[in-house]
Amino acid sequence: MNAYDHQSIEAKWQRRWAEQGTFRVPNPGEPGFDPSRPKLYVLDMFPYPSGEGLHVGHPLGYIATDIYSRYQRMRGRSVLHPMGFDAFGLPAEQYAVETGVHPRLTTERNVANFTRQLRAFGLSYDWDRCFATTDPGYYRWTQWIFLRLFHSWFDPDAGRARPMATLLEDLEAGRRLAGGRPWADLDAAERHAYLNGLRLAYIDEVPVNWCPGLGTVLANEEVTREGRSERGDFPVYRRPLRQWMLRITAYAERLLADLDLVDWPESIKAMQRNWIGRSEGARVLFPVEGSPEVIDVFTTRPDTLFGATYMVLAPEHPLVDALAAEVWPPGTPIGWTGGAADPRQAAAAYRLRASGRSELERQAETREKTGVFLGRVAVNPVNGASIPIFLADYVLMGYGTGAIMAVPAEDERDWEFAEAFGLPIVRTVQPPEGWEGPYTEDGPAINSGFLNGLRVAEAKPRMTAWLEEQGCGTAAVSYKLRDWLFSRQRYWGEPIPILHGPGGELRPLGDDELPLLLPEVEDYRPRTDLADDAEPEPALGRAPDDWKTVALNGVVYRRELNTMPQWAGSCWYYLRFCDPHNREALVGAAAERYWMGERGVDLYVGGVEHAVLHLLYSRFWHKVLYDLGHVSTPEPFGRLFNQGYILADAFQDERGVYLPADEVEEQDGRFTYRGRPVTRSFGKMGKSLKNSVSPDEIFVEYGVDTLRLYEMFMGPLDSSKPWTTRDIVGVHRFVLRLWRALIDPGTGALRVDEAPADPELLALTHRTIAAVTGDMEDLRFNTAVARFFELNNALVARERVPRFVAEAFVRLLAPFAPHLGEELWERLGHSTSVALAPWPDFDPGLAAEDTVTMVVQVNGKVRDRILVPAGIGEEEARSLALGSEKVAAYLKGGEPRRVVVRPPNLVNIVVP
RNA sequence: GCGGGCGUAGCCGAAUUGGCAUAGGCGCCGGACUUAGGAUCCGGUGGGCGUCAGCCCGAUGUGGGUUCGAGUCCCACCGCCCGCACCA
Repeated sequence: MNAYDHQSIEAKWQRRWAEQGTFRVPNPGEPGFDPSRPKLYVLDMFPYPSGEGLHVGHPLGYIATDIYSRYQRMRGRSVLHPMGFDAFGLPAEQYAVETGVHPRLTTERNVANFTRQLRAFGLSYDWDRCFATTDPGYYRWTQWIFLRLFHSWFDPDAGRARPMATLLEDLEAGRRLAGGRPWADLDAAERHAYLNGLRLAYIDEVPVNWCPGLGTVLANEEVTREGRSERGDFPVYRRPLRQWMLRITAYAERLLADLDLVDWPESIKAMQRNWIGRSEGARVLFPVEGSPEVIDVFTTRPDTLFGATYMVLAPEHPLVDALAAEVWPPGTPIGWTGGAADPRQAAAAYRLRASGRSELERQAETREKTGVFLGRVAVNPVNGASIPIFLADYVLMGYGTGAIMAVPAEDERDWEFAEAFGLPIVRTVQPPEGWEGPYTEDGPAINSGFLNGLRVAEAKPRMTAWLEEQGCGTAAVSYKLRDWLFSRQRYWGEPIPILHGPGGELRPLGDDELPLLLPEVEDYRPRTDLADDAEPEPALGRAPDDWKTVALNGVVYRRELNTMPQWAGSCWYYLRFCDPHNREALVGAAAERYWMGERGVDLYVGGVEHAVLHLLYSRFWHKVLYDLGHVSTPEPFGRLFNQGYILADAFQDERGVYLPADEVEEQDGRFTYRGRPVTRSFGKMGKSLKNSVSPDEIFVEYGVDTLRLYEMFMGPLDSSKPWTTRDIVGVHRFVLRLWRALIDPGTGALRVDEAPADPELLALTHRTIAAVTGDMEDLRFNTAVARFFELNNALVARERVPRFVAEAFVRLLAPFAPHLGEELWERLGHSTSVALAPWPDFDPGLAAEDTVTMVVQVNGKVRDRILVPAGIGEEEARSLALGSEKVAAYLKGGEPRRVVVRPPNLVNIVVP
């Protein structure tokens, strides 16, 4: 085997790694564990094992983390680098609906296929730690965490979660009141309701995103701005349902503040901050004339209270029925009635209309303001003015209190509504001369009594203080973030381990009853044929009766039939990798402290698409586990890096339908598919654009190492870049040339010289080591590969390569092209894996060249280059530069005005 | 509208603190090997001039500014990408 034969080399080393367990890493307490080695946890966002398999875009991040892991191992770190599968979820279930094949079988098949493909990339995972979220041994602990959420509450005084048991003790001992009442005074139903109102996992009747196309409800994060499902692009409708919720809002402040603790891309932090959506302001209470009710509003502009000329409730606001008057007050404008005979009918009709429309339809109405008058007025607490109360869908129940004070002069939406309904507009901030329309900028307060003359920033706290003095308001913080809707009506998810008693009481399973396994069903289809107002039936409703009901002590309980969303399994998988076979705990304490110590996962690499879904949910669960003492760091992922996407040409016919890109032919810059002209576009490689490139052909033609090098060479890891199969040959030529530089193609003999390297090559080698080492730390793999090319270009002309250079080069290259690295390392005479060899050191003294080219500038333009000793002094450099003949031409015998000397690189001579 | 980011050669991209702009690759041009090559190997590749060592000039989206010196810092503008968006 003298010529480079990637197929046999790659097969040989993948086999040997598996046989020798090269990348197995022991836990504390296990044989081979070396406590002197500092740990490093390098994690990929694990994939959903789809039926399509991998294309060349998928492994970009995996290759990067693999290189980083291999590099850090060579630097002596104990590296945890695992891989697993996020295997619950819709595609396997959709397939089951269509074919009747159990999702478990589909999942197992896909996991096997993915594992095979990932192994083919030569990735250095510790495969002994591999699991899927669908393994009962794993989801047992997902259910266990759910029970911890159920058994915990967020103590606002402590600012953290605590077990319900401690709350009950306090309540029973009278140290704490339940909603202002002694615990003993509450009956069973009241106690149940009170505790449910505090649990981190609780049931509530809430307006949900019901997606008939998927037969399930979705979290807000899973609904696109067009009001469609992120997965499948089906329409989503709002409807109220009793559902499991997780109280993520309790953690809003910590999820926001702790972003300062982590090393994440600023854009991801910004997206999370934006999603949490903190805003400061005040709650203001508005009494209602002729009613005992009080309307509670949130405003960020308490300073504009004097300008509040009407109020608006969201259509779903709970006070609507109580407030709607029986008859229209005399003089009610016809435009305020919605054409209804009385306010109650108007409100009912409006509410029905609002609920029946999807988000998409609401968008389509171009934000035209609609609403109806409730026939009742509130009292503005600051000036006693009577202001009408409206119902309008531009106010959202899900934000603030679901009710607003409307200040048309200082709010665009309120202005539009006021114009449409003929409501008064009172300016309370003085706009610039000639200003028309709402004014939302800073200015002096006017028409505002005790606030007059104050700027906005001064007026806000003044008004808040006044409200607090008067007892009709308080400073307040509001968040956009809402509680996490946690129920799904699908089959292929973790069953929720809760029983429902005959009186509606909840009985959680005990930890010893886990895992609660999924029952077998004959039909996976969601019930979508139901009437609009019927309760959607979960898929587990078709489970056998002996699964659905449980008799305990003569009481018959019904099992919870909803399952968990796909995000549940991925919320904590990084913890399980630390200790995947532990049967006593979700993760052993010693393993958790060792692998997660300091800053959690040391490097977490994945796509930006998980910016607010997975990463926010995961942080939330982690903080709960932290509060309850199960993990030791406040944040799970210390450093996050988003790899870019791989893009590729895509082709569409005249209808816009995407055509298989690999069947499109190019001729003279025109593209055709089966003879018909097609248009070219560009986008993320994948199934939807039909522009995937399979790695298999590239493996055959060029090999894994070439593909790995190419993907790293394409550009910076964090930017998206186009796939160009044509460009791979450049990297492949490098591999061939390197092989030829070290191995004689005729005899197969090593072309290594035992004599020391000449100073020039030695310096280049040391510079390469220095540069590549720096590139590794910063994940700049594209420039590292470029350094390989440069060093290689210096070797190809030589008959023999000095051993020092060869051994350094092979070790630098090994993380990128591990099979080639191993083969060359072995041929260089080493019997142990290059993966365990020490990373080469560089000598800064040797890396520096003895002589450097000093640039001589005149007025900032390069006019001469002089070879000088690297250690040249300032005076010497100055006189050398001034002595240059080329400079003399610009000096014209005169004196330079100024000479800037930066030895040994540059002298800049300033002349008039 | 709000927030984050990006504009360098024919293309992908490099330039760590302001200091030789364009490393490295593709493509292209020329040559070698060859029946042939779209494989492989060697050389060239911003423009202009020149007898191959050379000389001159231009250029980092646009326009200003700071500086001896700006791709890099500051201001304004243009274009592109991403996220959020009736969030009170």
